[in-house]
Amino acid sequence: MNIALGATHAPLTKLVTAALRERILSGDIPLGERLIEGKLSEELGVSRMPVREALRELAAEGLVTIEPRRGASVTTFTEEQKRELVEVRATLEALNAKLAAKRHDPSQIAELQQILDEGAGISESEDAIQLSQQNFRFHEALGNIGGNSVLQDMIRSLRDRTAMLFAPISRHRGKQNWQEHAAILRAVIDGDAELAALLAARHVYNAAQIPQDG
Amino acid sequence: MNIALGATHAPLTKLVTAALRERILSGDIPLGERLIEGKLSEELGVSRMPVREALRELAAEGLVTIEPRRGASVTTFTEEQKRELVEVRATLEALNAKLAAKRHDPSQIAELQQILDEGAGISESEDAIQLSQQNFRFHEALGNIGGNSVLQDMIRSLRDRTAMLFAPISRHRGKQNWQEHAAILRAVIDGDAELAALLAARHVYNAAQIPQDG
DNA sequence: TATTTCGCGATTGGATACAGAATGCAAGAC
DNA sequence: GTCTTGCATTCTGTATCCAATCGCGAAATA
Repeated sequence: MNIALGATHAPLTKLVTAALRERILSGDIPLGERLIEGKLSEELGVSRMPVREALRELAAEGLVTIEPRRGASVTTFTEEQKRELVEVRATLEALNAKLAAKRHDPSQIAELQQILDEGAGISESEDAIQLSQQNFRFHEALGNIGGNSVLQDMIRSLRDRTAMLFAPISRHRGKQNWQEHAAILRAVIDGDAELAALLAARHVYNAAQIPQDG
Repeated sequence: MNIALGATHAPLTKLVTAALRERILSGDIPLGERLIEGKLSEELGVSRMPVREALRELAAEGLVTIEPRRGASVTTFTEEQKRELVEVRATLEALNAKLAAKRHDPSQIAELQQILDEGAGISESEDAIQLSQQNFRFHEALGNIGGNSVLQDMIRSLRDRTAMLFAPISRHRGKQNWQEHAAILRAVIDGDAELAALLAARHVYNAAQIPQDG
């Protein structure tokens, strides 16, 4: 029974995974909510099997927590775990920014510049959805410049988790957010690896409104 | 039908995952080998379902690659990807070492010291299996001292992947390996965060025999 | 009234069944 | 002799089915 999508060529599991991820990240399904296979499968019009695999996939990404024989729920984090997430993400974003500054690829930088300009515009309006999408694009493009795909995958996973935690905050700092992006981009353009790294790390801490450790 | 194991209380999927991981990391299943659900399930005496989930799990860890409608195989890495793995792992091990040096917990350090002593002994004999197990213990204990569980999970995943790639190398540098461990431990004991980080990163590069980038 | 036990419904874990896609091989055309 | 085409086989993707377990509430007992 097809969802409303182009029938048989994209594995159903992938679609379900994407749908659930979307719903979790957007806050449509709240933190801690139980995710019952049967309910979800009925809701999406597929069998339990793709739902099952989607939940495992999301569990691997850390968005969902599965307890054996008890089922899945949207992951909740303790304050301690939030700090941990931010700490790791800051470190990896710093590494990526450093790499980006070193590689310094003009055409990719041009693309990033364009995303930045668009984002600066959007950050005036307070369209939360559009802003978060543009934010995603910026970080994704920066990851491309860094050019380490392993790193990018890990950062993406961390970004998802932090995004779902700090979404409420990020709404209130659209402008500062894009000013920080601009500063990072400048450092990358200048090939100033150390500065880029520093700014990227600080950017992560700021977005989480967590004081950078001492 | 049960594998030869304690019946019904540990989720089968977990057992299968562990079995496959073991086989891959030990090199029993070679890089690039196709992993056919039916074959494996028959071989292990379980249905395809736990095997399927195990493969997805391992794919999430990066040990296995799944192509839609083509199936799973043991991940192979290009030289470029190997460099990327090492680069990220070095950065995260450095972070963890830094945290460990800062936290500096005496009782945990005592445990690590003991593992180190045992390892130094074992490194004389060239029992590859025992050595790699002890190596695992050392890094795991160091991760505990660092105290960031998110970080530790990511490092573990990276460690698995690098271990499977560089196993041939590591056999020939048992002693140097443990000397480096000793140096890291000393820096942690001294609370010298910067040095610990530096040594940990260098240790990763050395284990991979990849020149630390410039 | 508080507490323990039992049983039932809800839910997950695992097996089996079936349909559709990919691959390899063989037969035929050029 | 080589390339193409079509068929048979193999394998994955999804659905359905059965068994085992968990949680909760009701009932029984102290």
